[in-house]
Parts: sequence; structure tokens; C-alpha cells
Amino acid sequence: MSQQVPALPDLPEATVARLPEYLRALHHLAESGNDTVSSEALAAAAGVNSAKLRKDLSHLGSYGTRGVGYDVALLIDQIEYVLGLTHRRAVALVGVGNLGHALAGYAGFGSRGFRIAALFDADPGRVGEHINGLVVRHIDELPEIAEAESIAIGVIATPATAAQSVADRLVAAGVTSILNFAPCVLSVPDGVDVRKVDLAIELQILSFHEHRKASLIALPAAGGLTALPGGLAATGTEEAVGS
Amino acid sequence: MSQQVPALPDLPEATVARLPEYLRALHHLAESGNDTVSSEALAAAAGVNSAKLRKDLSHLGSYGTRGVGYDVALLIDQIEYVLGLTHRRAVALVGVGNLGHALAGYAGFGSRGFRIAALFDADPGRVGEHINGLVVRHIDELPEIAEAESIAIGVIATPATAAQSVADRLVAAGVTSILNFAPCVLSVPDGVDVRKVDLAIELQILSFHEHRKASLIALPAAGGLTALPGGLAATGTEEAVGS
DNA sequence: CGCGATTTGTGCACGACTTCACAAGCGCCT
DNA sequence: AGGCGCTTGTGAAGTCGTGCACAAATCGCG
Repeated sequence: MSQQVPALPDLPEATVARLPEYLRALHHLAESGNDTVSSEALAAAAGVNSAKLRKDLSHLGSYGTRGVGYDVALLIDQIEYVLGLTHRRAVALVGVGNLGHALAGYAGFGSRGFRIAALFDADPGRVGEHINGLVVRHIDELPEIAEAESIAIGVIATPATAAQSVADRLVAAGVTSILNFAPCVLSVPDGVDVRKVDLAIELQILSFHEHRKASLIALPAAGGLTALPGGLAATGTEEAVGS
Repeated sequence: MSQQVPALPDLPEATVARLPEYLRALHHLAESGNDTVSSEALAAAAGVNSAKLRKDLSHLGSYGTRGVGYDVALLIDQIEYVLGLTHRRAVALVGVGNLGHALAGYAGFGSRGFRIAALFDADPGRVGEHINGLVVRHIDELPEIAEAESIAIGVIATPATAAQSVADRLVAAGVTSILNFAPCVLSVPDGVDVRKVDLAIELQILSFHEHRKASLIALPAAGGLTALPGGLAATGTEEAVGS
């Protein structure tokens, strides 16, 4: 018939979340001159288990060669295709305060498939400011610019109080994916994806582990000993990069 | 007989990751003058399912009242205790570039249990700079300052090339939790926790969903299309969002 | 040409997390 | 006091993700 390759396999979310990590590791390997890589080596570079990596890659059709490994360049193409990175996606950044300023200047976006196509803010005092070669527009201009630049992804870096309203305006302007840095829950229509990054939450999670570690030390090996699975004590045989 | 408060229950990781979200929602409710809240209402405010919320809270001893709900103030205390937020934790921030600068000025840390106690950079040109009331120190000073300030949490906002070396120095200085913004895998000894935030990865995950949505629209019901490796056909069939 | 070394792809069992559904508990009203 | 409505806490079932272990496939070499 016509096509062999499935258009876009339904990938497990967990796999999707790891593909970018593999991609980064692969680019690194390619720059180091590697043509092929084994699942073991790539897994180590990406900080995961090799079986998991093979299963992840198998979901997207598997282009490895048994006894040899994966072709680095081919795998890069594969993953970039699946992630939709075959062209640069235009991104709108709303909120040019402290964090937004930094995001606007972050080189990592440009080098990994994205182009910040427009900056917006609601504060007239900020409109007109030049950042990294872009001029800050007023948020009222969002609809036209989103249309003109084919923007489908928006980043919210405003205070939490403004975030929902900005999200609504982004959606109205045709944005269907939002990355939210504001510490609040956004409600959006079906079909719009939201991912959230909350810096304080990350620290609070670490704080929990600090607290737990401290309390474990405070309570020596006395009575309880509880349900600590097997001998988590001193397993010298550690090799995987922990995380 | 003796202990009223369970030392520290073993919480599922997924639960730990949601507790900060509940906490934020609770603070919001408290400011709005609510004394009690039902699991349904709190779940909505935190963006989760109410059964999940109840199960999460039940893990930490459950202080709800049937027929009424949860006491907001009590629950805040409970969660803050479990997360180890009963005192402000000192944080060291390494790397005062684009992103580090923004993080140093981010008010959300201060208002949610953390105190940025020191800024470090390796670039002598940056040492001495004042940011938000703090002076940037050279990274060589890390050991003494970490000791003096009892710093157990470190944030890495350096380029990827420097991140592993910074992590090693943080660990050597007694840091046991690291929040890593550099796009690379860190390897650390057992007992040290690492969390990673990669801004480009978040966008790439959104990009995948964009790609999938676009391909679903492009393919009404038909089978596959899409050329793969050899061609990487520059599919001009991408969205046109504004329609 | 066949053999052994190597590495992928995957069936399967296990564990973690989610969701449903409901009994048990609590306060309020009569 | 007793019943009723509301809400929590949780058993149980279902879903998802992980990791092991091994057969299948490929390459290099004698």
C-alpha cells in the first residue's frame, strides 16, 4: 500500500516526557562524534534505566540494530519528528517582569526548537521596551500578532492574579498550548494543553525530603525500624545516576 | 501512649508533589476568610480530583470532620509541618546569569518558606554585584558560607557545562538537596536529592501535543501519511491556528 | 559459511497510583 | 432524642508505568 510508518503513535505520557531528555543526550553524543549508541550508553547519558529507554524507543517504531545499537543521527530525526520539532515553533511570552525578562533572554529556547515571536505585557510602562531584539507589545495586540506569526504556544510569566485572564486571552487568540509559570490553577477549554512550572513547589518538595532525612537521623536505629524495604542501608552497589 | 504526632509517615512521591499545591490553595482560601473547606472545594481549587485529595490527606493523619470538611488553619499547619516548612530554609543560588538573576529576585521563594541566603558565580566580573540586597560571592567561598548559614539546599542556574562541577562543590559543602535548572543529568552521591527543571523540555512536551493535535485534524479518519526518516517531508500541512 | 559475542525488542510480573463507590461519622433540625 | 443530609476515610478494582529476563536479530571473524 502506501505508507508503512504510523502517522503518530499514541505514546504514553511518561514516554513523551522522557523523549526530550533522550534528544538532548543524543545531540550531545552527536557533537562528540558518535555515530551509533547502545541503549545502555544512551540510558546512562539520559539518567534512566536501559530497559525503559528501549521500551520508550520501541513505541516510536524502533530503528535500532541488534548487536549494534541506534544510529544517532537517525534517532535524532525520529524524535524530533515525533515531538513536532521539524520546524521552529513560534512562542508568545506574556509578562515581562522579573522572570519573563529572563525567559525572553534564555538561549535554550532558541537552540532547541523554539522562537520567541512576541513579548507582551499589560503595563503601559513596559510596552515599547526592547529585550533581546524584540519589542514589548501591549497585550491588546495579541490577537493580530498571534495570527500573523502563527503562534500556537503561549508562556505565562505574569503574577498569579493576572494569569487566568491572560490564559483566556491566549486561548481566544488561537493558542492551544500554554506553559504557566504563575502559581495558580488555570482553567481552559478542552483541547488546550497546559503545563505548569512552579519554582517554589520544587523547593517545597525538596524541603520535604530534607525534613525526612533530618528526622531519620534524629531517630537512630531504635525500636521502630519500620517498613524500610530490605536493606536500604549501605547498598554499596550503586551505579545508576540517582535522581 | 507517648507520641501524638506521627514522626513522618512514608508518603507516596505523587502525594508529596501535590501537597504544595494544596498548601497554596489553602492559603488562598484562608485569605478569603474561609475557616473550613470541603474536599470537593479544595480539590477544585487545587485542580485535582476530590477522592485523590482525600486519600492524600488521609496519608498524613487526616484531620477532617465528616459532614463538615477540613479546618483550613489546622490543615495548613499540618502540611507545612510535613513539608518541613516550620522554619525558613536557607538556599544557595549558584549562577547569576540570565536566569539566576531572575531567580534571585523572585519574590515567590521568600513568601513560601525559603530565604535565598547567598549568591555565587564563578565569573570574577560578576562577583561583587548587588542583587536584591545580596552581594554575589565567588564560588570558592561556598564552603564557609554554606556552613555559616546552614545551607542545605542549592539551586544551580549555570550553563550545563558547569553544572556537574557546581553540584560536586555543593555536595562537598554539605548541601543535600539540589534544584537543577541546567539542561543536563547530574550525578550525586546517595542521600542527595536532585530535582530538575528544564524549560525547553516543557516546551518540547507541549510541542508534541501540538503536533498530535495538528495531525489528528489533518487526518480526518484516514490511515497514515507522513514520510519518515529519508524524507522528513517538510510537512507544510501544519496548523494555521487562527483559521 | 557458521559461530559466538553483542544488543535490541518485548512478554510478563510487579508495584504505584488513580478512581469509584460506599459505609461510617458528624452536625443540625425538628 | 432521633433522623436526615452531608462529608470524610477507605476497601477494592482498574489503569498506568517499571524492570527483569530472555528470545530474536545482527555483526565480525576465523
